[in-house]
Amino acid sequence: MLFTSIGDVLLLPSFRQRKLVRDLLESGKIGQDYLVAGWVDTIRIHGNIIFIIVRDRSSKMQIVVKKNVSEEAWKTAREISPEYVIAVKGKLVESKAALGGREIVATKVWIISESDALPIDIRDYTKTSLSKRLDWRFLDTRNPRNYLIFRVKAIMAEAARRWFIDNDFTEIFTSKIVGAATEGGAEVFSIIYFDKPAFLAQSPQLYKQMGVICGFEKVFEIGPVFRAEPHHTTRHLTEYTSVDFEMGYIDGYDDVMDVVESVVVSMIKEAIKKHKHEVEEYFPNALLDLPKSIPRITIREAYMLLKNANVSIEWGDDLSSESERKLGEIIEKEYGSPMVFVTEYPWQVRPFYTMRKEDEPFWTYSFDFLVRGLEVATGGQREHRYELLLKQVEEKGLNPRNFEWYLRMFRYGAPPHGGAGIGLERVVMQFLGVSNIREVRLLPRDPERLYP
RNA sequence: GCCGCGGUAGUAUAGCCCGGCCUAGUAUGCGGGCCUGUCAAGCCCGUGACCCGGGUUCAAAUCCCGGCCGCGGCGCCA
Repeated sequence: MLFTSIGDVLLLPSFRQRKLVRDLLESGKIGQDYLVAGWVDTIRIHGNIIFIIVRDRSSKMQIVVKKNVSEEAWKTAREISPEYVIAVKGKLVESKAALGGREIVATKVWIISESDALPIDIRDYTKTSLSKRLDWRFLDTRNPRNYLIFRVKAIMAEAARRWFIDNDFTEIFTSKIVGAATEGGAEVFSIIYFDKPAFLAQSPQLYKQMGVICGFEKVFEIGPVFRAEPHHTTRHLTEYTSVDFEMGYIDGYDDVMDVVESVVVSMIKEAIKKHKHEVEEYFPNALLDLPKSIPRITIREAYMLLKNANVSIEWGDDLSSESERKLGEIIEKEYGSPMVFVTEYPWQVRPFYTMRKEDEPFWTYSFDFLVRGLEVATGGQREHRYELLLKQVEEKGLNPRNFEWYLRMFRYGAPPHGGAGIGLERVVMQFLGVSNIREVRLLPRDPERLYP
């Protein structure tokens, strides 16, 4: 029996009277009648008494259906299986045995929507492989732990946006369909734009610089970026959310690092403030202790630290993922910080718009920001002097003609500026201490996965 | 892109190295039964699988080849 109905009129309760179970557990009046609705988490049938754990977006709560209280409710409850959507009306009572110390004694039960037998175990998500869980993502996220990931992610994105707005940055929304690859690389997705070749933006880099030169001075954007690199790792996605900002009138790239530090710390603080207990419960490896200060070391210092730790690395190399992990450990031990800025990367491993060091052009005014040994942000000061910028485009083997619209901006008054891109999923991942970035993306895209 | 590991009921796994004792084991799920205080309820009964194609062999889940799919490491990156 799917609906209780008379003719075509469904005898369903009005959800306007619905209460969230957390509210009832925390502040419901004992002895009063309430209506709750949600998914059936578990159901235990003991003959004439039935226990239902109902779950809504706020929490879980026990419902007791007794034959001698309402035979009709009891009969309906016997038909219920996990993940049915139900509504229950009944009296809130205290119960030492129930979770939360309270339960509802049902006088009426409605089956609102049935569920097939579940293809995955959602109560214990570890019993199912991540790949299968992603195939059934809409069920996977009904597990409170997995749902929490996305609430934390939303809080962190909100905190970042808040920070920028409070600090007088203007939010911009740049195009994700672009006519030329941002940095000349091959790692972009090609699309057909009517009859023209086009690409999905792999970064808002050039546009956010434009934002500065537009006269906005300080801009930010939180949006999708696309990378066509066929990575097979636990820390890459082909589509992710980038928290990007760019600011004019800076004295140097330390100003940019100050912002990155402030934003990321604010993201983590807000997540802890809102969800500390749940994060502790579900993510034992979460990063709940923030460092007093975050060290900033040059890549030359990093080379030395790594050499002393017997990691083979050459002067002028980029840091490999192994080096970054190792460096994270060393910094944690020596400075007591799970985070570190590594600065002044060699010009040869940085994009053309990076500003080179004035006296030693081998190095640049750039940085990576590592959290627990993983790169979560990259940034630096940009070259704003037209002649030098043009030279750098050529030096990187790029065709200036493809960047004409970009280059000409620098002939009409461009202040010294810099910025960074922060990988939202990577911040969430490192904060919660999860091992696969796909976990923190609702619908991850990787070289193989295109559905759902 | 390079390298490595893997594909057995709805889910997770054992078996594979050393072919036959596999009528493919276990857990969980699912269906049914008993049960008025459970809480991953319990007990009983039932249900359900060797990725696809080719080969070797008296005999293939097991060995070989090809394909498809999944996972991870590296490179590169956020």
